[in-house]
This record gives sequence, structure tokens and C-alpha cells, in this order.
Amino acid sequence: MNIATDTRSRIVAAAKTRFHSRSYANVGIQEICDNAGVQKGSFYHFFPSKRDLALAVIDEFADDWANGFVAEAFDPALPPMERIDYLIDAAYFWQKSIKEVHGRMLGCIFGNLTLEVSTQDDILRAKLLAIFTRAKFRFKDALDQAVANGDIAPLNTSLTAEAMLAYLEGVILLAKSQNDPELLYRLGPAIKTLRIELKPA
Amino acid sequence: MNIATDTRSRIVAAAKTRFHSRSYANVGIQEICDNAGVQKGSFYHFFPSKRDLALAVIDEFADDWANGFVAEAFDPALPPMERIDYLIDAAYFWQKSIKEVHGRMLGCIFGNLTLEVSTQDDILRAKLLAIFTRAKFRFKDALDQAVANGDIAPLNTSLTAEAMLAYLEGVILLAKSQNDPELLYRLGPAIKTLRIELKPA
DNA sequence: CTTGCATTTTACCGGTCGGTCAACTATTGT
DNA sequence: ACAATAGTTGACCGACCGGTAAAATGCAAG
Repeated sequence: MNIATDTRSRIVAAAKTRFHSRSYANVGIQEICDNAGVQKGSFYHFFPSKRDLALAVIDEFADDWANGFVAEAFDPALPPMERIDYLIDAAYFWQKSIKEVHGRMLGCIFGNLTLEVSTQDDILRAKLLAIFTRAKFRFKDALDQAVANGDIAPLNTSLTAEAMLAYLEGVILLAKSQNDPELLYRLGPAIKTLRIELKPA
Repeated sequence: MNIATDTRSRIVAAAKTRFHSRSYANVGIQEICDNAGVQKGSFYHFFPSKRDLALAVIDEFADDWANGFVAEAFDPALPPMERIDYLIDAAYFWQKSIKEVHGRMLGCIFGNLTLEVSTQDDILRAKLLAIFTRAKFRFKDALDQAVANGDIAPLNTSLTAEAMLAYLEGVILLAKSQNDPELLYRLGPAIKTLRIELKPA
């Protein structure tokens, strides 16, 4: 890794924690640069605009997410419905550990950014939508396999997957309003009760 | 209504639409004053700070909500589970009409503000939490009555109410990411499938 | 040794941010 | 009528916003 990419990654790292713990608009480029030990001119060598930094931040979070506990949760070796349990558990422990370190429930960065910027920036919105779409298919795959295995009665796996993702985001939102990750523990498991039936032929 | 309260209400009205359609941090006091036809010094005669404006905006939205379609939805004359259907329907039509007028899905102002400010301002967070708590009890009352009527099997009405509220917020979030209120139509009705059982004695 | 490119530094841009202040004008109660 | 109070005006504050430009440096290939 050369010096250049290191500078870039320090910028993104500084931005990640700040965008996550506060908001997009509330974090200035100057502050990010100060924290990354980088001059502002150097920042604009790597990023044409603040939005492009946000895109990079979203990408890195998505990678963390995909390669971290989500990869573990959606392990094809696990029984499909257990993967969903695992994911909820992982989300709970993640938010809990963030709160222990940071003192605050920070919630889901994708949800946070979606509600903040999606009426103002269609490029960021499209990026976030793509993240959600990928997440939805994780749920859908698990549901499809659960149906194939006969673990659950047939249902509209596509819509139910979307409903489950919505529920997860909603629970995280409510937990953030209470600054209490325990809500995830209490409400999370009910995700498996969600069902959207197949349209009758 | 004297002139003073009119000035104040024009400020709040201008702020409501802007906070809803963009975000808290992205809307400046100057812009609100310009739109309300008020000088900035006059603004600070009525509001000690921007946060206090936000509190007033939240209150007005909460009143609109409580006296508007939510009052209709949670009509005690309606069978309890139909009230929930009604609420989902109303949320759908509301978001749809906003999109028709404004070109955008703006989502739920309480959810939007929660994710934006709740790590940064505990006073605003407390206010938003109070709104959610009230909303939760609307659901809980309906569930309690449904159980009493024998319409649904007994369950943990308090947690299920919270789960339903979370689901509604989550669906609105996802719909906003797609800028498409139709998602509410597709996913909304599944809210009634959510169940959190009573703890076994 | 030199050319050329990537990177970094520094100073700077116009504009906006939330908030303050003192002077001024209406309105109200006595 | 007068004093007190409520409301309004417009200029102003320092700080910060996202973004720019040009000069200085590091570095690698020819």
C-alpha cells in the first residue's frame, strides 16, 4: 500500500466514524481532514466532492457488513431460518458494542443516510437503494431455501424479504430513539413472524 | 389571533415543509425567515434557538397527525384490527399525495429527525421518543381490544405494538429509498402478521 | 540528470451558519 | 396621556461551509 492510498483510506476512515455517529450534513470536510491528518487540498485530490466521499464511505461500510457478521449469518451451511436469527443477533451485539464504546446507539448508517439525503441527492439515494436491494436478496435466498426445505409454508419470498429488511431498519430506528440496543433484543426475533402470502392464482 | 402569533405560526409553517422535505441541518434559519417574510431578529424573539423551532415543528406535526387521519384510523367505533388496516392505508395515501404534489416521497418527519439528530441532541431525541411512545399506545390499545374481543389470539400487546410501529417506520424508510410510496401499499398490510407472544409463565 | 506525474501544502474564495444587539415601532393596560 | 411591554427591523458577529488554485514537493521512469 503506497502513501497515496493510505491518505485516502485515512480520510475515509475518519469520515466513516463521523458520518455514522453524527450525520452527513453535520460533519465538515475540514474536520475530517484534521482528524485524518490531511490538508484540505489533498482531500480534493482524492475526492471531487463531499458526495464522492460519502459514496466511498457507503462502499466501505457495505464491505465491512458483507464480509463481517453478515457473511457469517448468511452462511449457506446454516439452516435458512437460523441465518435470520443469527443476523438479528449479530445486529444486536454490534449495536450494543458500539454503545459500550461510544456511549450511543448509532444505528444503521444506510438507514441514517437514506432518511437524511435521499430527497436531496439522487446519486446517494441510488447507492443506498442498491445496498438495500442486495440485503433484501440475502433474506430472499434464505426464505427460498426454507420453503424448498419445507421448513416454512410457501409464501411470497420477495415481498417477505423486503418486509423483513424494513422491519430490521424500523427496529433499529426505534432503538436509536431510545438510545437502547436492548430493543433489538426484545423485538428482533419477531422478524420471523412476518409473512406476505403468495398471490392467489 | 393577534399579529404576533401569526408571525410565529408562519415561521413554524415554513419550517415544517422544509424540515420535512430536506433535513434539519440542511435548512437554515435565514431561509425559513425569508420564506415566512420575517426578519431574523424577529425569529429570535419567538424562538431562543433553532432547536426550539424544531420542538415546535415536531409538536405541530404531532398535532396534525393526532387530529388528522390517525384520529380517524384509531376510531373506537371501528373493529380494533381494522383500525390498523386503516392507519396503513392512510399512511400510504398521505405519502402518495405528498409525492404527487412535491415529486418526492418525504417519509415520516419523526423518523427522519430521529435518525438525523438523536445522537446529537438529547432534548430533541426525548421529544421524538415521546411521540413514538404515544403512537405505540395507539397500537397497543387496538391490540388489547382485539384480544379482549377474541379477534386475535392473546399475545404480548405492548411489544407487538412496538414491533408494528417499528415495521411502519421501516417500510416508510425503505419506500423513501425507492422514492416510491407504492412499497407501503405492498408491504403495509403484513403489519398484522407481526406477533410477539406472551412470556410463558 | 531530467522530465513528468502524483501528491501535498498553503492561502484563499464567496457564501452561509446560528446567534446577538440596539434602536425603533405598535399595542396594551392604567 | 403615559409608561410598560411586545414585536420588528436591519446591521452585525465570528465561525464555518464546500470548493479552488497555484506553488511546492516527492518519486519514478527514461
